[in-house]
Amino acid sequence: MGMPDNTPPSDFIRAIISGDVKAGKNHGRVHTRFPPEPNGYLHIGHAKSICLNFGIAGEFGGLCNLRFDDTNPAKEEVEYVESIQEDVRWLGFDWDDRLYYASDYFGKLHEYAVQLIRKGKAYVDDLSADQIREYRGTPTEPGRNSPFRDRPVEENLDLFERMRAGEFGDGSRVLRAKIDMASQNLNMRDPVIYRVLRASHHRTGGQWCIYPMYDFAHGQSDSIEGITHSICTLEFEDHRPLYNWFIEQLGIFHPRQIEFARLNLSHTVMSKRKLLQLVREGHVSGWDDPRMPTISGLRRRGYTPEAIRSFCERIGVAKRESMVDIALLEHCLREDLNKRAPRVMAVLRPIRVVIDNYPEGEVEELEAVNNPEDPAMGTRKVPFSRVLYIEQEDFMEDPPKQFYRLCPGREVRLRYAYFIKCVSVVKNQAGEVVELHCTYDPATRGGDAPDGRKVKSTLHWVSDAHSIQAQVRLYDHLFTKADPEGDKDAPDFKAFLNPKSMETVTSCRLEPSLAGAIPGSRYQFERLGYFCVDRDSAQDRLVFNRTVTLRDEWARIQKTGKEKKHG
RNA sequence: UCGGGUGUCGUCCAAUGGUAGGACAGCAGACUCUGGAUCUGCCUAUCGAGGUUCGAAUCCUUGCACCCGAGCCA
Repeated sequence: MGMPDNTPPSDFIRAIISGDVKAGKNHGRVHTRFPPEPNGYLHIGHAKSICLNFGIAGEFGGLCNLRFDDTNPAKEEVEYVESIQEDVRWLGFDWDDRLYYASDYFGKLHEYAVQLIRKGKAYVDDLSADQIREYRGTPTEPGRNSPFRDRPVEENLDLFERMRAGEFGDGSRVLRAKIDMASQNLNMRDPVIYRVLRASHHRTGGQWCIYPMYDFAHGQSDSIEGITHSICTLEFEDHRPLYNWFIEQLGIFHPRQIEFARLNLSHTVMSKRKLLQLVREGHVSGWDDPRMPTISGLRRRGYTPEAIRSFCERIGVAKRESMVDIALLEHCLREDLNKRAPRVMAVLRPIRVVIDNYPEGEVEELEAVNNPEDPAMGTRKVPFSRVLYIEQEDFMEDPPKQFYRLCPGREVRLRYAYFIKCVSVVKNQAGEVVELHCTYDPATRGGDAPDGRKVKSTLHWVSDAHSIQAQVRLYDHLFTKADPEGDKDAPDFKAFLNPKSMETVTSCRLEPSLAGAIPGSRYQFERLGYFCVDRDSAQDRLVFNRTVTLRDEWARIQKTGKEKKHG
């Protein structure tokens, strides 16, 4: 999808499915689903699951449903339901008319529960939550049977009906599956399958005051939808025997569950609980803060669906837990943006340059290419005049040997314009350089010297009189540590929040072609990085988010301290 | 301690008894009107110990490490 003829992804899940298809299971039918709980925004980890489930369905000529596992009304909201649909669609996937909710099955699930009671496989328990926990035992000691475990079927039926009718208070009684309190799998020790909960559900409103537990809803929902391959994360491995038990007791269609390791990404956190915490405590501006690993945050940051999909393909799928370097995500992004983002000149931290020998009042329109990777994107005109701005960091009065940008006496090229040479500097009271005086060589118009002489570097620039102002937000990793959750000595993950994860630069100057750029559009600011127009932009005041920097050799040299002063 | 899982370059993923390979990162170089892009080269790995085999990442035994599990969360 989008990417050139890569070899089709191959992993243990596809191998299993392919084996099932060859063996004629389900008549070769493949049907998956993406089953989020609408209790938060989707993140890049969900993208992995989305690409897996929708991707597999596509490859095997099957279908993939979108189903909301909305069994806990206390935590779920329509805001989340809506954002999730938007995000899945934005990623490029389509569930057609197969949008489902576990809550669609509340009636059916209730019937299933009654069936279990009738079979003597479920009972109403009057024990409190604390008592149930106590009776459950521990991993090394078996649990004990509840004193209510052997209630007659009729009594259970009556009690369960009265639970449903609202006769009992929240938490006063639960329905439990009757399995084995001595099982070494804690999930099989008579798990609670229905609880009394007076909360308004985002879809069923006040229709129910009992709700099925996830464990009682998930497997059966898959079964109801005819899901052939129920792909989920590792922590549900221990639940599989329980799902199988329900399916077998109920005698209904049996999906095959396959577990894989969830995605961990360096320099960020991925749990919805922690992301919610960052939002609530104001460490970020919201779920879609461009620093967040959420789909909406990445979108606002300027990521493309193609880059995210390519990333999900490259990280692979396996059962071992791992942490992917965020550099891979950024690589996929640059790879995609390099091909499609129009180039443009923008000066983030301007320093004024006066071309002494350039006629006052004259303006030239110079031709610049929009994307050297794609000639079809054409060219544009950029105005040049006597007073310009270049980047502060592109000038050094007393440069080290490896700095080959502008300095006194040195000639460099202004991209698509002229060679200029710095002849003098103007300083303020504090001794800081505030203005450069240069001369230009009229013979180098367009950027090439007819006499064949070369310059070491090419700088981006804008014309003072023609440039437009903008604000730019420079983003960096949200956390300074690759694994913010992994330090046992730290109080918690927030200890590693990166104080420099966002820097706002306000007096940036852009070339005039950017006037009226629409929110969401992406550009490469030459030599700086990829930037995306933020929705905070106003008509006369553009706001850009830095999506990602370009790979930067000079920054690397500075960082590793490899340059030698004056060689 | 009990049950379930997992151990391969710095990182992620392959190799399913037959030359341990790819990607990212890193390093070095070529090229370049973006210190970008592109291209070339280099670098480093099978958790340990035994065993089976002509041959083991793969099979067996054993040890170790890590992850998950005692919600009326999902």
